[in-house]
Amino acid sequence: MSDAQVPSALSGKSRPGGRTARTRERVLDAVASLLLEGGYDAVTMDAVAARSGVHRTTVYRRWRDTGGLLADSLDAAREHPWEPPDTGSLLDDLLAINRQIVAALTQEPSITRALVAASFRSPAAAHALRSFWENRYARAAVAVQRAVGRGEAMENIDARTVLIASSAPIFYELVLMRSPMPEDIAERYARAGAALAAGRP
Amino acid sequence: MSDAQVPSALSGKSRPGGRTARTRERVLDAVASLLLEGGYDAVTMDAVAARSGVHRTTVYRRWRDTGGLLADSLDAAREHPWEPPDTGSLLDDLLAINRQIVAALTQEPSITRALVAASFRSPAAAHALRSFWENRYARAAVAVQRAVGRGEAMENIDARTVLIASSAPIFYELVLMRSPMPEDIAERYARAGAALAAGRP
DNA sequence: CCGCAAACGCTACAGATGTAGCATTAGGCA
DNA sequence: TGCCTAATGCTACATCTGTAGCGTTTGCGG
Repeated sequence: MSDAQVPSALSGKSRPGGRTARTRERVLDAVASLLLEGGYDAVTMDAVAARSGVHRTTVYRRWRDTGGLLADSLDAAREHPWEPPDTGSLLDDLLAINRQIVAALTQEPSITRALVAASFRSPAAAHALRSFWENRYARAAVAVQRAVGRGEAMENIDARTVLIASSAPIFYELVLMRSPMPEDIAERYARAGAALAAGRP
Repeated sequence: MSDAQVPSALSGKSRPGGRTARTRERVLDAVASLLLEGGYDAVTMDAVAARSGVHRTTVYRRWRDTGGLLADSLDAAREHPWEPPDTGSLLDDLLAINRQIVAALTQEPSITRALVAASFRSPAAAHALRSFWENRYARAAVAVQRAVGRGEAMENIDARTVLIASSAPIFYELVLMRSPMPEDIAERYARAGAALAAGRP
């Protein structure tokens, strides 16, 4: 997504500094405040242009659609080098990860939920969503490796499969189906991941 | 969703017959053909009105948005009384269900994928999506009950939890993240459901 | 400090969404 | 058959999306 602010790299050099940087800052500030006030529905190209003071056509040129705006916002916001928890057991590690995901999906407003909605209309948002979570799963893989070392998981288990078995139901319930959330949703499906890793069904 | 064709039930009686029924038929036919030709993006209120010969404002009045159109189309199309497979083992039952879901999500065009996209913008689509799959999970619960009877699953296991553990990763990969689909995706996560049902992690 | 062009501002246009108000048609009951 | 009104048709309007063309500002290397 980091190419969102490079409109044309056909000939000559880009100009990331000065006015260009100020424009980006003003636009992303406007996106953040609109998202906070009225949720994803409030983030329209017109509203962003009006609040930021940047012209409509400029917003369209650099970010294309609201998905591009959210994708760039996510890029700007993910400085935090996330590390998976290490509790000493796979089930508790998966549980802690699931609780973080539940928190991210139930906070108001949820950038992740907004990104998912935008991903159905914007390739940029779809790409940002996917790369963000793939990055998380790649980092979390060590939790499964540790479980293999402790003998809690089969030797040949695929870490990503375990992590998705544990967390995908959370997305399904809260994002896709908007089910009334049971209290123990994080625990409930962390067990599925742990059971899959343990093998022997 | 069956109230989509009842605009105002405040006073007097509704008129489901004659012209009203013809209008609905023409509109839903237009939705189906547009969906088939150009996918969900082709299903715009304007296009539906133009192709059906029904006026724009009438379409808006009765169905409100494209989500309402898809929801009503799904209602009209789900006459098939679905029954879960009965292979003799829980893992194979879950596998067969997952393969059906994969087929539904990868066919072109996929009404389910269109409904998911619409559900983020339309309450009617969100409701139709949820009730459709809840119905499926309720029907599929007997597969888990049979597994309990065979001793493959714990006594106190929740059937819906098992089914979602098995199938939610499919939705996650194919609908939310649009991952490149591995061949064995159906098998991979059916194991998670079966392992969860067997318990003892 | 000067010139090139990247980036932005502006206007105009086209299409889709969604609503409001009023006129017209036709279902269904007496 | 005729009345009542549900349902539809029609016009008008407002907003958001997205694109095209052209003029203006300004970053930045020489």
